[in-house]
Amino acid sequence: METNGAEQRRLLQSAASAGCGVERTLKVLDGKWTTLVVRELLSGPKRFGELRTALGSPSAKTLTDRLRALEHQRILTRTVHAEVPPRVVYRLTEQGESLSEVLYAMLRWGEEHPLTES
Amino acid sequence: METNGAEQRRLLQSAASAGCGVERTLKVLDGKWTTLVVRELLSGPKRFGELRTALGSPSAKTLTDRLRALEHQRILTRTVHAEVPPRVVYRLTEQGESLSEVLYAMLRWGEEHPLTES
DNA sequence: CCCATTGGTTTCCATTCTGAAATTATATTA
DNA sequence: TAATATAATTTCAGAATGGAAACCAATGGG
Repeated sequence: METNGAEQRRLLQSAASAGCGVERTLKVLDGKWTTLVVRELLSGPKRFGELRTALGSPSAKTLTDRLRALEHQRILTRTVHAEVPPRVVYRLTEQGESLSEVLYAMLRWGEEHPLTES
Repeated sequence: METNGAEQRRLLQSAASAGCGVERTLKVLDGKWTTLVVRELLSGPKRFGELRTALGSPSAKTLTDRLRALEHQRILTRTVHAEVPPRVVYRLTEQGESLSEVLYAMLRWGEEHPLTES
């Protein structure tokens, strides 16, 4: 059974201010690039360099920071292949993949509401 | 007709990296407190002071900044009642209310995935 | 006349964030 | 013996962010 709009509204209204699910999700997706990293990985595992290019070149430091944080939160896994030069592959966990629900809601909203600023 | 999971995946994968809907949404919900302001207003219009209290007291400056930004983006309206002391009410626009889809996805994900860290 | 109240604004400062650049490690290739 | 390629890590500097504190406006009440 699908949750309808009125029900969604009710659930959101009763969400405790502190520590509600919304805040938990915000914490996971926190920081520049983080959400976009997840979006990129939804189309399949990617190497460090591939991610960097796809995102429009965040600094290596920043991307590393984000990947490490997502790894700690079990959103993705990091696999080092013992080759030379090294190949490191990032892949979403099941938990990470489930974020597609959130990302898809964002995609839809963004497309249905183009810029309305001045 | 409901979009199914496989279809969602496909749409997310084909989202152009730059300027896709996801990024548009991220831009609107950018900054500390912003998403939570929207969540609070989903339960109805609120005064400045009510928001401040409900959110756990962000600084007046920060809250003002966020409210102004959301107003510019037509997510909410600001109504000043000519009383003394002044009463200022913030209310979501139709566009703002439609963000409930995104917030609800976040709420669900957050509740279904409690902390898994260390 | 002074105070209280609400919703700010302004100034300033500390922290955080981000990026650029230099450095590292290692096996293969020229 | 370099040079090369990948994925970092480290250091450092500048930018962006957020918060604290002080100040302001307008009017009703004591």
